[in-house]
Amino acid sequence: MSERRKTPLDLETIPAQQCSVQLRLEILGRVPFFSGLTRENLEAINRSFRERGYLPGETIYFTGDPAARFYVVADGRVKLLRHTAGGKDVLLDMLTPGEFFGSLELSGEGEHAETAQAHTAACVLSIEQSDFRQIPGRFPAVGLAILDIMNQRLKAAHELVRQLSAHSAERRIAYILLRLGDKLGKPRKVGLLIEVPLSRDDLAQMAGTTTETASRVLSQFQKDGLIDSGRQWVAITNREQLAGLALDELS
Amino acid sequence: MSERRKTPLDLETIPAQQCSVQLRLEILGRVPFFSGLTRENLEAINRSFRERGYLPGETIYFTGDPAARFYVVADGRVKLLRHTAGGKDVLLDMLTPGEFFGSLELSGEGEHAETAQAHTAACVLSIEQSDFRQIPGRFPAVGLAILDIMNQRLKAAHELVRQLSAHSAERRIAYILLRLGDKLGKPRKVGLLIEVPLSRDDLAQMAGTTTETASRVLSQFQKDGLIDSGRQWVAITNREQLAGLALDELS
DNA sequence: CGCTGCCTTGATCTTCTTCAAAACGTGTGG
DNA sequence: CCACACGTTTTGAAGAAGATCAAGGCAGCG
Repeated sequence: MSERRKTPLDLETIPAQQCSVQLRLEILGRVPFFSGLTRENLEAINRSFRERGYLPGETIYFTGDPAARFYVVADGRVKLLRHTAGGKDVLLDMLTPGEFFGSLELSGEGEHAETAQAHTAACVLSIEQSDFRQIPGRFPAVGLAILDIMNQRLKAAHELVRQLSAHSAERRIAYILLRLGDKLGKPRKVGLLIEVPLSRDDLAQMAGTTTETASRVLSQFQKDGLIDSGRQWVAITNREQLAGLALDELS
Repeated sequence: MSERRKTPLDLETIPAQQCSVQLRLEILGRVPFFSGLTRENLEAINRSFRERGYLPGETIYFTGDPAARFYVVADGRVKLLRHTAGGKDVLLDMLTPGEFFGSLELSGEGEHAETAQAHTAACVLSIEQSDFRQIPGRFPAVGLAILDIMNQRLKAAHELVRQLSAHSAERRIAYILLRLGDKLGKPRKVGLLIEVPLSRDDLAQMAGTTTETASRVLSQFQKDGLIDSGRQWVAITNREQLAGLALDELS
Protein backbone atom coordinates (compact mmCIF):
# COMPACT_ATOMS: atom_id res chain seq x y z
CA MET A 1 0.00 0.00 0.00
CA SER A 2 1.51 3.27 -1.07
CA GLU A 3 2.02 5.39 1.98
CA ARG A 4 2.12 8.64 0.09
CA ARG A 5 -0.88 10.47 1.33
CA LYS A 6 0.29 14.01 0.75
CA THR A 7 -1.44 15.72 -2.10
CA PRO A 8 0.46 15.59 -5.38
CA LEU A 9 -1.80 18.29 -6.72
CA ASP A 10 0.05 21.37 -7.77
CA LEU A 11 -2.69 23.86 -8.30
CA GLU A 12 -1.28 26.74 -10.18
CA THR A 13 -2.48 29.40 -7.82
CA ILE A 14 -3.43 31.59 -10.70
CA PRO A 15 -3.68 35.23 -9.95
CA ALA A 16 -6.98 34.63 -11.71
CA GLN A 17 -9.63 37.05 -10.62
CA GLN A 18 -8.53 38.83 -13.72
CA CYS A 19 -7.00 37.43 -16.85
CA SER A 20 -4.77 39.45 -19.14
CA VAL A 21 -5.92 40.78 -22.48
CA GLN A 22 -3.26 38.61 -23.99
CA LEU A 23 -4.79 35.57 -22.31
CA ARG A 24 -8.26 36.45 -23.52
CA LEU A 25 -7.30 36.35 -27.16
CA GLU A 26 -5.33 33.20 -26.65
CA ILE A 27 -8.25 31.54 -24.93
CA LEU A 28 -10.81 32.61 -27.45
CA GLY A 29 -8.55 31.31 -30.17
CA ARG A 30 -8.28 28.02 -28.38
CA VAL A 31 -12.05 27.62 -28.14
CA PRO A 32 -12.71 24.86 -30.63
CA PHE A 33 -15.35 26.68 -32.58
CA PHE A 34 -13.47 29.94 -32.87
CA SER A 35 -10.27 28.35 -34.04
CA GLY A 36 -11.09 28.84 -37.70
CA LEU A 37 -11.44 32.59 -37.46
CA THR A 38 -8.92 35.17 -38.55
CA ARG A 39 -7.22 37.32 -35.97
CA GLU A 40 -9.31 40.32 -36.94
CA ASN A 41 -12.54 38.46 -36.52
CA LEU A 42 -11.33 37.12 -33.26
CA GLU A 43 -10.51 40.58 -32.02
CA ALA A 44 -13.91 41.81 -33.10
CA ILE A 45 -15.60 39.02 -31.22
CA ASN A 46 -13.32 39.59 -28.27
CA ARG A 47 -14.64 43.09 -27.89
CA SER A 48 -18.11 41.75 -27.25
CA PHE A 49 -16.88 39.64 -24.36
CA ARG A 50 -16.37 40.81 -20.85
CA GLU A 51 -14.43 38.97 -18.18
CA ARG A 52 -14.83 38.19 -14.53
CA GLY A 53 -12.82 36.29 -11.95
CA TYR A 54 -14.31 33.92 -9.39
CA LEU A 55 -13.06 32.41 -6.17
CA PRO A 56 -13.28 28.68 -5.55
CA GLY A 57 -16.83 27.79 -4.69
CA GLU A 58 -18.20 31.10 -5.89
CA THR A 59 -21.42 30.87 -7.87
CA ILE A 60 -21.47 32.20 -11.42
CA TYR A 61 -25.19 31.79 -11.82
CA PHE A 62 -27.89 29.98 -9.97
CA THR A 63 -30.73 27.72 -11.00
CA GLY A 64 -33.62 30.00 -11.81
CA ASP A 65 -31.56 33.07 -12.67
CA PRO A 66 -32.56 34.67 -15.97
CA ALA A 67 -30.47 33.17 -18.73
CA ALA A 68 -29.06 36.18 -20.51
CA ARG A 69 -25.41 35.41 -21.22
CA PHE A 70 -23.20 32.90 -22.90
CA TYR A 71 -19.99 32.00 -21.05
CA VAL A 72 -16.54 30.66 -21.90
CA VAL A 73 -14.09 29.33 -19.35
CA ALA A 74 -10.78 31.16 -19.70
CA ASP A 75 -8.92 29.72 -16.75
CA GLY A 76 -9.62 27.35 -13.87
CA ARG A 77 -12.41 24.80 -13.54
CA VAL A 78 -16.11 25.48 -13.61
CA LYS A 79 -18.69 22.92 -12.57
CA LEU A 80 -22.31 22.62 -13.64
CA LEU A 81 -24.72 21.19 -11.11
CA ARG A 82 -28.35 20.77 -10.18
CA HIS A 83 -29.82 20.97 -6.74
CA THR A 84 -32.24 18.64 -5.07
CA ALA A 85 -34.54 19.21 -2.17
CA GLY A 86 -32.58 17.07 0.25
CA GLY A 87 -29.42 19.05 -0.51
CA LYS A 88 -28.26 16.17 -2.71
CA ASP A 89 -26.64 18.13 -5.48
CA VAL A 90 -25.88 16.40 -8.73
CA LEU A 91 -22.65 17.29 -10.48
CA LEU A 92 -23.27 17.26 -14.21
CA ASP A 93 -20.06 18.45 -15.78
CA MET A 94 -16.64 19.87 -15.03
CA LEU A 95 -15.52 22.44 -17.59
CA THR A 96 -11.99 23.38 -18.53
CA PRO A 97 -10.59 26.41 -20.38
CA GLY A 98 -12.06 26.74 -23.85
CA GLU A 99 -15.40 25.16 -22.97
CA PHE A 100 -18.63 27.12 -23.00
CA PHE A 101 -21.74 27.08 -20.89
CA GLY A 102 -24.79 29.18 -20.12
CA SER A 103 -27.66 30.18 -22.28
CA LEU A 104 -28.17 29.07 -25.84
CA GLU A 105 -31.87 29.74 -25.88
CA LEU A 106 -33.58 31.35 -28.79
CA SER A 107 -36.37 32.57 -26.65
CA GLY A 108 -34.18 34.77 -24.54
CA GLU A 109 -36.62 34.72 -21.68
CA GLY A 110 -35.60 31.41 -20.16
CA GLU A 111 -34.09 30.64 -16.81
CA HIS A 112 -30.95 28.69 -16.11
CA ALA A 113 -31.80 25.11 -15.27
CA GLU A 114 -28.38 24.50 -13.77
CA THR A 115 -26.12 26.26 -11.35
CA ALA A 116 -22.62 27.17 -12.52
CA GLN A 117 -19.96 27.38 -9.88
CA ALA A 118 -16.22 27.99 -9.86
CA HIS A 119 -14.63 24.76 -8.69
CA THR A 120 -11.17 26.28 -8.53
CA ALA A 121 -10.26 29.94 -8.89
CA ALA A 122 -11.45 30.76 -12.39
CA CYS A 123 -11.61 33.44 -15.02
CA VAL A 124 -14.69 33.45 -17.18
CA LEU A 125 -15.53 35.40 -20.34
CA SER A 126 -19.11 36.10 -21.22
CA ILE A 127 -21.12 37.70 -23.96
CA GLU A 128 -24.62 39.13 -24.18
CA GLN A 129 -26.98 36.59 -25.62
CA SER A 130 -28.16 38.84 -28.44
CA ASP A 131 -24.57 39.44 -29.50
CA PHE A 132 -23.83 35.77 -29.34
CA ARG A 133 -26.75 34.96 -31.55
CA GLN A 134 -25.31 36.93 -34.43
CA ILE A 135 -22.18 34.86 -34.56
CA PRO A 136 -23.54 31.73 -36.26
CA GLY A 137 -25.08 33.88 -38.96
CA ARG A 138 -21.86 35.67 -39.67
CA PHE A 139 -19.66 32.62 -39.34
CA PRO A 140 -21.60 29.52 -40.33
CA ALA A 141 -18.68 27.25 -39.52
CA VAL A 142 -18.84 28.43 -35.93
CA GLY A 143 -22.51 27.56 -35.74
CA LEU A 144 -21.83 24.07 -37.01
CA ALA A 145 -18.99 23.62 -34.56
CA ILE A 146 -21.22 24.61 -31.68
CA LEU A 147 -23.85 22.19 -32.91
CA ASP A 148 -21.21 19.50 -32.98
CA ILE A 149 -20.24 20.14 -29.40
CA MET A 150 -23.84 20.23 -28.24
CA ASN A 151 -24.26 16.90 -29.94
CA GLN A 152 -21.28 15.47 -28.10
CA ARG A 153 -22.56 16.73 -24.81
CA LEU A 154 -25.98 15.27 -25.43
CA LYS A 155 -24.38 11.94 -26.17
CA ALA A 156 -22.32 12.16 -23.02
CA ALA A 157 -25.44 12.93 -21.02
CA HIS A 158 -27.22 9.98 -22.59
CA GLU A 159 -24.34 7.72 -21.73
CA LEU A 160 -24.48 8.96 -18.18
CA VAL A 161 -28.18 8.15 -18.10
CA ARG A 162 -27.39 4.66 -19.24
CA GLN A 163 -24.75 4.23 -16.58
CA LEU A 164 -27.04 5.47 -13.85
CA SER A 165 -29.91 3.31 -15.04
CA ALA A 166 -28.19 0.04 -15.47
CA HIS A 167 -24.97 -0.22 -13.53
CA SER A 168 -23.77 -0.72 -9.99
CA ALA A 169 -22.20 2.03 -7.92
CA GLU A 170 -18.79 0.46 -8.38
CA ARG A 171 -19.14 0.51 -12.11
CA ARG A 172 -20.46 4.05 -12.24
CA ILE A 173 -17.56 5.32 -10.18
CA ALA A 174 -15.08 3.49 -12.37
CA TYR A 175 -16.71 5.14 -15.36
CA ILE A 176 -16.60 8.60 -13.83
CA LEU A 177 -12.93 8.18 -12.94
CA LEU A 178 -12.13 7.17 -16.49
CA ARG A 179 -13.90 10.18 -17.94
CA LEU A 180 -12.18 12.51 -15.51
CA GLY A 181 -8.86 10.88 -16.22
CA ASP A 182 -9.28 11.39 -19.94
CA LYS A 183 -10.34 14.98 -19.55
CA LEU A 184 -8.26 16.23 -16.65
CA GLY A 185 -5.56 13.61 -16.23
CA LYS A 186 -1.85 14.33 -16.39
CA PRO A 187 0.83 11.65 -16.21
CA ARG A 188 2.68 12.02 -12.91
CA LYS A 189 4.83 9.89 -10.69
CA VAL A 190 1.73 8.64 -8.88
CA GLY A 191 0.03 7.70 -12.15
CA LEU A 192 -2.56 9.49 -14.26
CA LEU A 193 -3.36 12.25 -11.84
CA ILE A 194 -6.73 13.96 -12.09
CA GLU A 195 -5.72 17.58 -11.87
CA VAL A 196 -8.50 19.04 -9.86
CA PRO A 197 -9.40 18.98 -6.19
CA LEU A 198 -11.71 16.00 -6.07
CA SER A 199 -13.39 14.97 -2.85
CA ARG A 200 -15.24 11.73 -2.22
CA ASP A 201 -18.34 13.82 -2.12
CA ASP A 202 -17.69 15.31 -5.56
CA LEU A 203 -17.37 11.82 -6.97
CA ALA A 204 -20.52 10.71 -5.21
CA GLN A 205 -22.42 13.62 -6.72
CA MET A 206 -21.25 12.65 -10.18
CA ALA A 207 -21.95 8.96 -9.79
CA GLY A 208 -25.31 9.38 -8.11
CA THR A 209 -24.37 7.75 -4.83
CA THR A 210 -23.35 8.74 -1.30
CA THR A 211 -20.06 9.92 0.11
CA GLU A 212 -19.71 6.73 2.13
CA THR A 213 -20.23 4.44 -0.83
CA ALA A 214 -17.78 6.45 -2.91
CA SER A 215 -15.23 6.13 -0.14
CA ARG A 216 -15.72 2.39 0.16
CA VAL A 217 -15.41 1.88 -3.57
CA LEU A 218 -12.27 3.99 -3.79
CA SER A 219 -10.74 2.06 -0.91
CA GLN A 220 -11.43 -1.15 -2.76
CA PHE A 221 -9.97 0.22 -5.99
CA GLN A 222 -6.91 1.27 -4.09
CA LYS A 223 -6.55 -2.15 -2.51
CA ASP A 224 -6.79 -3.68 -5.96
CA GLY A 225 -4.09 -1.37 -7.26
CA LEU A 226 -6.32 0.44 -9.73
CA ILE A 227 -5.85 3.88 -8.27
CA ASP A 228 -3.91 5.85 -5.75
CA SER A 229 -5.67 8.54 -3.83
CA GLY A 230 -5.78 10.73 -0.81
CA ARG A 231 -7.50 13.78 0.50
CA GLN A 232 -9.07 15.58 -2.44
CA TRP A 233 -7.10 13.79 -5.13
CA VAL A 234 -7.20 10.65 -7.21
CA ALA A 235 -4.70 9.18 -9.64
CA ILE A 236 -5.33 6.23 -11.93
CA THR A 237 -2.57 3.65 -11.78
CA ASN A 238 -4.10 0.88 -13.85
CA ARG A 239 -6.29 2.30 -16.54
CA GLU A 240 -6.81 -0.99 -18.35
CA GLN A 241 -8.28 -2.80 -15.43
CA LEU A 242 -10.36 0.17 -14.43
CA ALA A 243 -11.78 0.31 -17.94
CA GLY A 244 -12.50 -3.39 -17.70
CA LEU A 245 -14.70 -2.66 -14.72
CA ALA A 246 -16.50 0.23 -16.35
CA LEU A 247 -17.21 -1.27 -19.73
CA ASP A 248 -19.86 -3.67 -20.86
CA GLU A 249 -18.59 -7.11 -21.48
CA LEU A 250 -20.12 -10.57 -21.51
CA SER A 251 -23.72 -10.77 -20.44
CA MET B 1 -61.60 0.79 -8.75
CA SER B 2 -62.41 1.41 -12.36
CA GLU B 3 -63.08 -1.89 -14.04
CA ARG B 4 -62.37 -0.67 -17.52
CA ARG B 5 -59.36 -2.62 -18.57
CA LYS B 6 -59.87 -2.57 -22.31
CA THR B 7 -57.43 -0.43 -24.16
CA PRO B 8 -58.69 3.07 -24.94
CA LEU B 9 -55.86 3.48 -27.40
CA ASP B 10 -57.03 4.19 -30.89
CA LEU B 11 -53.89 3.79 -32.90
CA GLU B 12 -54.52 5.29 -36.26
CA THR B 13 -53.41 2.35 -38.28
CA ILE B 14 -51.65 4.62 -40.68
CA PRO B 15 -51.02 3.19 -44.07
CA ALA B 16 -47.55 4.48 -43.15
CA GLN B 17 -44.84 2.55 -44.86
CA GLN B 18 -45.07 5.39 -47.30
CA CYS B 19 -46.17 8.91 -46.71
CA SER B 20 -47.65 11.12 -49.38
CA VAL B 21 -45.77 13.94 -51.03
CA GLN B 22 -48.39 16.23 -49.60
CA LEU B 23 -47.65 14.91 -46.13
CA ARG B 24 -43.94 15.39 -46.60
CA LEU B 25 -44.23 19.11 -47.23
CA GLU B 26 -46.68 19.49 -44.43
CA ILE B 27 -44.40 17.67 -42.04
CA LEU B 28 -41.30 19.56 -43.03
CA GLY B 29 -43.22 22.77 -42.60
CA ARG B 30 -44.27 21.69 -39.15
CA VAL B 31 -40.71 20.96 -38.06
CA PRO B 32 -40.04 23.81 -35.66
CA PHE B 33 -36.85 24.97 -37.28
CA PHE B 34 -38.15 24.93 -40.84
CA SER B 35 -41.29 26.84 -40.03
CA GLY B 36 -39.77 30.18 -40.95
CA LEU B 37 -38.93 29.19 -44.49
CA THR B 38 -40.82 30.15 -47.62
CA ARG B 39 -42.62 27.51 -49.58
CA GLU B 40 -39.97 27.56 -52.28
CA ASN B 41 -37.17 27.03 -49.86
CA LEU B 42 -39.12 24.27 -48.24
CA GLU B 43 -39.62 22.55 -51.53
CA ALA B 44 -35.94 22.86 -52.31
CA ILE B 45 -35.05 21.31 -49.01
CA ASN B 46 -37.71 18.68 -49.49
CA ARG B 47 -35.98 17.45 -52.61
CA SER B 48 -32.90 16.57 -50.59
CA PHE B 49 -34.93 14.34 -48.31
CA ARG B 50 -35.87 10.79 -48.99
CA GLU B 51 -38.47 8.79 -47.11
CA ARG B 52 -38.86 5.34 -45.72
CA GLY B 53 -41.55 3.50 -43.81
CA TYR B 54 -40.92 1.22 -40.83
CA LEU B 55 -42.92 -1.44 -39.08
CA PRO B 56 -43.38 -1.38 -35.31
CA GLY B 57 -40.20 -2.59 -33.68
CA GLU B 58 -38.16 -2.23 -36.83
CA THR B 59 -34.71 -0.74 -36.36
CA ILE B 60 -33.82 2.45 -38.21
CA TYR B 61 -30.19 2.35 -37.23
CA PHE B 62 -28.16 0.51 -34.67
CA THR B 63 -25.54 1.52 -32.15
CA GLY B 64 -22.25 1.45 -33.98
CA ASP B 65 -23.64 2.03 -37.45
CA PRO B 66 -21.86 4.79 -39.35
CA ALA B 67 -23.63 8.06 -38.73
CA ALA B 68 -24.24 9.44 -42.17
CA ARG B 69 -27.78 10.81 -42.20
CA PHE B 70 -30.01 13.22 -40.42
CA TYR B 71 -33.59 12.07 -39.82
CA VAL B 72 -36.98 13.66 -39.27
CA VAL B 73 -40.03 11.79 -38.00
CA ALA B 74 -42.92 12.29 -40.43
CA ASP B 75 -45.47 9.96 -38.87
CA GLY B 76 -45.64 7.51 -36.01
CA ARG B 77 -43.37 7.24 -32.98
CA VAL B 78 -39.65 6.64 -32.98
CA LYS B 79 -37.69 5.73 -29.87
CA LEU B 80 -34.04 6.28 -29.11
CA LEU B 81 -32.35 3.74 -26.90
CA ARG B 82 -29.04 2.37 -25.69
CA HIS B 83 -28.19 -1.24 -25.07
CA THR B 84 -26.48 -2.77 -22.11
CA ALA B 85 -24.66 -6.03 -21.77
CA GLY B 86 -27.33 -7.69 -19.67
CA GLY B 87 -29.96 -6.86 -22.27
CA LYS B 88 -31.15 -4.03 -20.06
CA ASP B 89 -31.92 -1.45 -22.68
CA VAL B 90 -32.34 2.14 -21.66
CA LEU B 91 -35.05 4.16 -23.38
CA LEU B 92 -33.78 7.69 -23.84
CA ASP B 93 -36.46 9.47 -25.81
CA MET B 94 -39.70 8.99 -27.67
CA LEU B 95 -39.96 11.15 -30.77
CA THR B 96 -43.09 12.42 -32.47
CA PRO B 97 -43.68 13.85 -35.96
CA GLY B 98 -41.59 16.94 -36.56
CA GLU B 99 -38.72 15.88 -34.30
CA PHE B 100 -35.29 15.08 -35.64
CA PHE B 101 -32.64 12.58 -34.69
CA GLY B 102 -29.51 10.98 -36.08
CA SER B 103 -26.19 12.49 -36.88
CA LEU B 104 -25.23 16.07 -36.26
CA GLU B 105 -21.52 15.45 -36.26
CA LEU B 106 -19.13 17.75 -37.99
CA SER B 107 -16.61 15.03 -38.32
CA GLY B 108 -18.81 12.91 -40.51
CA GLU B 109 -16.94 9.79 -39.58
CA GLY B 110 -18.67 9.04 -36.31
CA GLU B 111 -20.82 6.12 -35.32
CA HIS B 112 -24.29 6.27 -33.87
CA ALA B 113 -24.13 6.00 -30.12
CA GLU B 114 -27.82 5.16 -29.89
CA THR B 115 -30.18 2.82 -31.60
CA ALA B 116 -33.24 4.30 -33.30
CA GLN B 117 -36.29 2.07 -33.55
CA ALA B 118 -39.83 2.52 -34.81
CA HIS B 119 -42.07 2.21 -31.76
CA THR B 120 -45.24 2.28 -33.83
CA ALA B 121 -45.52 2.08 -37.59
CA ALA B 122 -43.62 5.15 -38.74
CA CYS B 123 -42.61 7.17 -41.73
CA VAL B 124 -39.22 8.83 -41.55
CA LEU B 125 -37.56 11.40 -43.80
CA SER B 126 -33.81 11.60 -43.98
CA ILE B 127 -31.14 13.67 -45.61
CA GLU B 128 -27.49 13.12 -46.41
CA GLN B 129 -25.32 14.63 -43.75
CA SER B 130 -23.33 16.78 -46.16
CA ASP B 131 -26.55 18.23 -47.56
CA PHE B 132 -27.84 18.85 -44.11
CA ARG B 133 -24.74 20.72 -43.14
CA GLN B 134 -25.32 23.38 -45.74
CA ILE B 135 -28.65 24.36 -44.32
CA PRO B 136 -27.50 26.38 -41.32
CA GLY B 137 -25.20 28.38 -43.57
CA ARG B 138 -27.95 29.22 -46.00
CA PHE B 139 -30.60 29.79 -43.37
CA PRO B 140 -28.99 31.06 -40.19
CA ALA B 141 -32.31 31.13 -38.37
CA VAL B 142 -32.61 27.41 -38.91
CA GLY B 143 -29.21 26.84 -37.38
CA LEU B 144 -30.15 28.82 -34.32
CA ALA B 145 -33.41 26.95 -34.00
CA ILE B 146 -31.62 23.64 -34.10
CA LEU B 147 -29.20 24.90 -31.49
CA ASP B 148 -32.14 25.85 -29.36
CA ILE B 149 -33.63 22.40 -29.58
CA MET B 150 -30.33 20.71 -28.84
CA ASN B 151 -30.10 22.91 -25.80
CA GLN B 152 -33.54 21.84 -24.66
CA ARG B 153 -32.69 18.21 -25.13
CA LEU B 154 -29.47 18.58 -23.22
CA LYS B 155 -31.37 20.15 -20.38
CA ALA B 156 -33.92 17.37 -20.44
CA ALA B 157 -31.13 14.80 -20.33
CA HIS B 158 -29.55 16.61 -17.40
CA GLU B 159 -32.84 16.65 -15.58
CA LEU B 160 -33.16 12.94 -16.19
CA VAL B 161 -29.69 12.45 -14.74
CA ARG B 162 -30.76 14.33 -11.67
CA GLN B 163 -33.87 12.22 -11.30
CA LEU B 164 -31.96 9.00 -11.67
CA SER B 165 -29.27 10.11 -9.26
CA ALA B 166 -31.32 11.40 -6.43
CA HIS B 167 -34.84 10.04 -6.43
CA SER B 168 -36.72 6.88 -5.58
CA ALA B 169 -38.21 4.59 -8.18
CA GLU B 170 -41.68 5.87 -7.36
CA ARG B 171 -40.64 9.43 -7.95
CA ARG B 172 -38.82 8.68 -11.16
CA ILE B 173 -41.82 6.89 -12.59
CA ALA B 174 -44.10 9.74 -11.60
CA TYR B 175 -41.73 12.08 -13.39
CA ILE B 176 -41.60 9.96 -16.53
CA LEU B 177 -45.39 9.72 -16.63
CA LEU B 178 -45.68 13.47 -16.36
CA ARG B 179 -43.26 14.04 -19.21
CA LEU B 180 -45.02 11.51 -21.39
CA GLY B 181 -48.36 13.01 -20.51
CA ASP B 182 -47.20 16.46 -21.53
CA LYS B 183 -45.73 15.23 -24.76
CA LEU B 184 -48.09 12.51 -25.88
CA GLY B 185 -51.17 13.00 -23.74
CA LYS B 186 -54.64 13.60 -25.13
CA PRO B 187 -57.68 14.36 -22.98
CA ARG B 188 -60.01 11.36 -23.13
CA LYS B 189 -62.80 9.94 -21.08
CA VAL B 190 -60.31 7.94 -19.04
CA GLY B 191 -58.20 11.02 -18.33
CA LEU B 192 -55.05 12.35 -19.96
CA LEU B 193 -54.31 9.36 -22.13
CA ILE B 194 -50.74 8.75 -23.23
CA GLU B 195 -51.22 8.01 -26.89
CA VAL B 196 -48.68 5.34 -27.49
CA PRO B 197 -48.46 1.66 -26.65
CA LEU B 198 -46.67 1.78 -23.34
CA SER B 199 -45.77 -1.40 -21.51
CA ARG B 200 -44.56 -1.66 -17.92
CA ASP B 201 -41.27 -2.65 -19.40
CA ASP B 202 -41.06 0.51 -21.52
CA LEU B 203 -41.63 2.58 -18.43
CA ALA B 204 -39.05 0.61 -16.50
CA GLN B 205 -36.49 1.24 -19.22
CA MET B 206 -37.15 4.95 -19.07
CA ALA B 207 -37.10 5.17 -15.29
CA GLY B 208 -34.08 2.96 -14.81
CA THR B 209 -35.81 0.21 -12.88
CA THR B 210 -37.31 -3.23 -13.46
CA THR B 211 -40.59 -4.31 -14.96
CA GLU B 212 -41.77 -5.63 -11.60
CA THR B 213 -41.04 -2.41 -9.77
CA ALA B 214 -42.75 -0.39 -12.48
CA SER B 215 -45.78 -2.63 -12.17
CA ARG B 216 -45.91 -2.30 -8.41
CA VAL B 217 -45.61 1.47 -8.56
CA LEU B 218 -48.32 1.77 -11.20
CA SER B 219 -50.61 -0.42 -9.13
CA GLN B 220 -50.08 1.87 -6.19
CA PHE B 221 -50.72 4.97 -8.31
CA GLN B 222 -53.90 3.39 -9.56
CA LYS B 223 -55.03 2.55 -6.06
CA ASP B 224 -54.38 6.17 -5.10
CA GLY B 225 -56.42 7.39 -8.03
CA LEU B 226 -53.54 9.11 -9.80
CA ILE B 227 -53.78 7.10 -12.98
CA ASP B 228 -55.84 4.58 -14.83
CA SER B 229 -54.06 1.93 -16.82
CA GLY B 230 -54.15 -1.46 -18.42
CA ARG B 231 -52.24 -3.57 -20.85
CA GLN B 232 -49.94 -1.26 -22.78
CA TRP B 233 -51.64 1.97 -21.86
CA VAL B 234 -51.63 4.58 -19.13
CA ALA B 235 -53.84 7.60 -18.54
CA ILE B 236 -53.25 10.29 -15.93
CA THR B 237 -56.35 11.05 -13.91
CA ASN B 238 -54.89 13.35 -11.27
CA ARG B 239 -52.06 15.36 -12.72
CA GLU B 240 -51.73 17.66 -9.72
CA GLN B 241 -51.12 14.94 -7.23
CA LEU B 242 -48.81 13.08 -9.56
CA ALA B 243 -46.78 16.25 -10.01
CA GLY B 244 -46.67 16.61 -6.26
CA LEU B 245 -44.98 13.23 -6.09
CA ALA B 246 -42.51 13.99 -8.83
CA LEU B 247 -41.43 17.45 -7.79
CA ASP B 248 -39.01 18.58 -5.15
CA GLU B 249 -40.68 20.05 -2.17
CA LEU B 250 -39.67 20.62 1.43
CA SER B 251 -36.28 19.30 2.37
C1' DC C 1 -1.20 22.44 18.75
C1' DG C 2 -5.60 22.13 18.30
C1' DC C 3 -9.48 23.04 15.01
C1' DT C 4 -12.03 22.11 11.01
C1' DG C 5 -13.22 19.50 7.32
C1' DC C 6 -12.47 15.26 4.83
C1' DC C 7 -12.11 10.49 4.90
C1' DT C 8 -12.84 5.72 6.66
C1' DT C 9 -15.15 1.95 8.72
C1' DG C 10 -18.80 -0.62 10.99
C1' DA C 11 -23.70 -1.89 11.92
C1' DT C 12 -28.32 -1.52 10.77
C1' DC C 13 -32.18 -0.81 7.86
C1' DT C 14 -34.69 0.32 3.73
C1' DT C 15 -35.33 -0.11 -1.03
C1' DC C 16 -35.15 -2.46 -4.96
C1' DT C 17 -33.86 -6.51 -7.62
C1' DT C 18 -34.32 -11.22 -8.53
C1' DC C 19 -36.66 -15.47 -9.04
C1' DA C 20 -40.92 -17.75 -9.46
C1' DA C 21 -45.62 -18.49 -10.58
C1' DA C 22 -50.23 -17.31 -11.39
C1' DA C 23 -53.83 -14.21 -13.64
C1' DC C 24 -55.28 -11.47 -17.27
C1' DG C 25 -55.98 -9.23 -22.28
C1' DT C 26 -55.64 -9.48 -26.85
C1' DG C 27 -55.65 -11.32 -31.15
C1' DT C 28 -56.09 -15.71 -33.64
C1' DG C 29 -57.97 -19.57 -35.74
C1' DG C 30 -61.42 -22.70 -35.43
C1' DC D 1 -68.66 -16.24 -31.62
C1' DC D 2 -65.87 -18.99 -28.65
C1' DA D 3 -61.77 -20.90 -26.89
C1' DC D 4 -56.98 -21.15 -27.03
C1' DA D 5 -52.26 -19.39 -26.79
C1' DC D 6 -49.16 -15.83 -26.26
C1' DG D 7 -47.22 -11.95 -24.19
C1' DT D 8 -48.05 -8.71 -20.55
C1' DT D 9 -49.03 -7.80 -15.93
C1' DT D 10 -49.46 -8.84 -11.16
C1' DT D 11 -48.06 -10.58 -6.76
C1' DG D 12 -45.19 -12.97 -3.38
C1' DA D 13 -41.01 -14.08 -0.95
C1' DA D 14 -36.08 -14.05 -0.50
C1' DG D 15 -31.92 -11.78 -1.22
C1' DA D 16 -28.51 -8.10 -2.32
C1' DA D 17 -27.02 -3.56 -2.96
C1' DG D 18 -26.68 0.60 -1.19
C1' DA D 19 -28.41 4.41 2.13
C1' DT D 20 -28.33 5.90 6.62
C1' DC D 21 -26.66 6.52 11.22
C1' DA D 22 -22.76 6.81 14.14
C1' DA D 23 -17.86 7.10 15.54
C1' DG D 24 -13.26 7.68 15.07
C1' DG D 25 -8.94 9.01 12.39
C1' DC D 26 -6.09 11.91 9.64
C1' DA D 27 -4.44 16.04 6.89
C1' DG D 28 -3.76 20.69 6.51
C1' DC D 29 -4.07 25.28 8.43
C1' DG D 30 -4.22 29.15 11.49
